[in-house]
Amino acid sequence: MKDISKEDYLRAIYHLQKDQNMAIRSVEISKYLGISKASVNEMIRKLAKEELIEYKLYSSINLTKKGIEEAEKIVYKHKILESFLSKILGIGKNKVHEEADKLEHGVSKEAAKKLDKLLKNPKTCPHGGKIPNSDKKACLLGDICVNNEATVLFTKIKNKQTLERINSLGIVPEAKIKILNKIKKGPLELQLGNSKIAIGGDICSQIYVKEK
Amino acid sequence: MKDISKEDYLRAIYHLQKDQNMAIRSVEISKYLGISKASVNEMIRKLAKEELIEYKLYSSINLTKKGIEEAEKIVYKHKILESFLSKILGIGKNKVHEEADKLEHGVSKEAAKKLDKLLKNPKTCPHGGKIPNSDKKACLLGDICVNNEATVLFTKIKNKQTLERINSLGIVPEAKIKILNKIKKGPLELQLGNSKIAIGGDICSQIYVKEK
DNA sequence: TATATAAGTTAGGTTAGCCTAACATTTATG
DNA sequence: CATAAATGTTAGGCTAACCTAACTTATATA
Repeated sequence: MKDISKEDYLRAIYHLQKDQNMAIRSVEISKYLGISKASVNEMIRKLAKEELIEYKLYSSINLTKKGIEEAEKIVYKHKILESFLSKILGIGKNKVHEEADKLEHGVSKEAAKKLDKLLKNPKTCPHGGKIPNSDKKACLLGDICVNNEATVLFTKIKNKQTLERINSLGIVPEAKIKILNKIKKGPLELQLGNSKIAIGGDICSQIYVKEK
Repeated sequence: MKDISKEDYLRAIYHLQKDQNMAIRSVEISKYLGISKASVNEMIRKLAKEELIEYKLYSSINLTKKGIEEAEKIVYKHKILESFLSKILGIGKNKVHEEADKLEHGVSKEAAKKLDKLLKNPKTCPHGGKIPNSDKKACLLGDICVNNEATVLFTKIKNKQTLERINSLGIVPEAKIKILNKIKKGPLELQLGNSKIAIGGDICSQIYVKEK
């Protein structure tokens, strides 16, 4: 019953980072959770110490692989609970978020899996959001081997211009990609829908994906 | 997410008081919850300040009517959750207590009622304990009118000899009674099973019951 | 009934998570 | 490109719940 706050922060960061497809600012967490900048700063340091987020003084924040894993566990529980509360208990969609918020910290992995089964493994929550598969681990785009397929999670890009370029290429959350070619120290070639695109190696290490 | 501890204390006190059918000692709460005597003492004062328990320095402790009400809300949620986890999710009976413990603080009254309905209004939890009807209010035996029936909740007797006398008369939790006669400032006459018994007015104000 | 043991209290401390206010740094804009 | 606005940090404080150790009161028993 101790890590309630940490879980809330991780879920908030996950949501914000996916929403913006880039590294986020601490003030956004502050606004999202309704907690003062100072308190957020404090928690950010704790999360960084546990290597759940990447953080440097006065800089932006993003989840590490470990952080994504932890965050997805909570997001998974949260969305399964929302689905349960809505579909099985018949609680109004406007209320399920708040209630899931309180329950997500207490529900065990086992219970969440059973609820998932009871719901017949839904893909989305009542609000339409994807329910993450918290068993599959996130990795960087650069880690995927040639010919393999993956789904974009979100990037950890800091610069807005860079992000715009990436977004305009279609490298956005949920995008399906296939690695076509990898040149050592050179760009990475990939298939995205019907088009082939090339991305610099430096950018590849700023894009989180999940292997198919 | 603030009153988790208070809820745990209330449920503990309810359980202990019902189990022993008398006012309880602070050291028992300490052992039951695995919390130091000093911390229990601190919380006891807070609960007393909120009039959830009756408490005097160096003396025994028992729930007030208000405290019983609050405690039963938690006990109700706890037991409904245990039933749900066991019967619907199929989680082992040895695990459901711990899990319900974590969930009970977050679950809303509305959700608990819906779970209750889903379970077809069970009377007992997986461990056999009665699920309290948290809608019906507790009162003192002396408050019940002649000819009315009630169920004994537990007493708030402090003295062991007195308790033994009362227990031997059959005034124990779950006992069904009917008030036969009430004499002003005199004893109260009641039916208990096949026997009629008389109880002094002073003791009547130390027995909590629920009117039928 | 005196006294050892059990129970309850007090004092003083810790930690997590929150706060405001003041200050520092970064970013955006005239 | 200077400076205003936004963002981030630091200092200092608060509260709820916990703790240990020392002390007081109540209870049980020789």
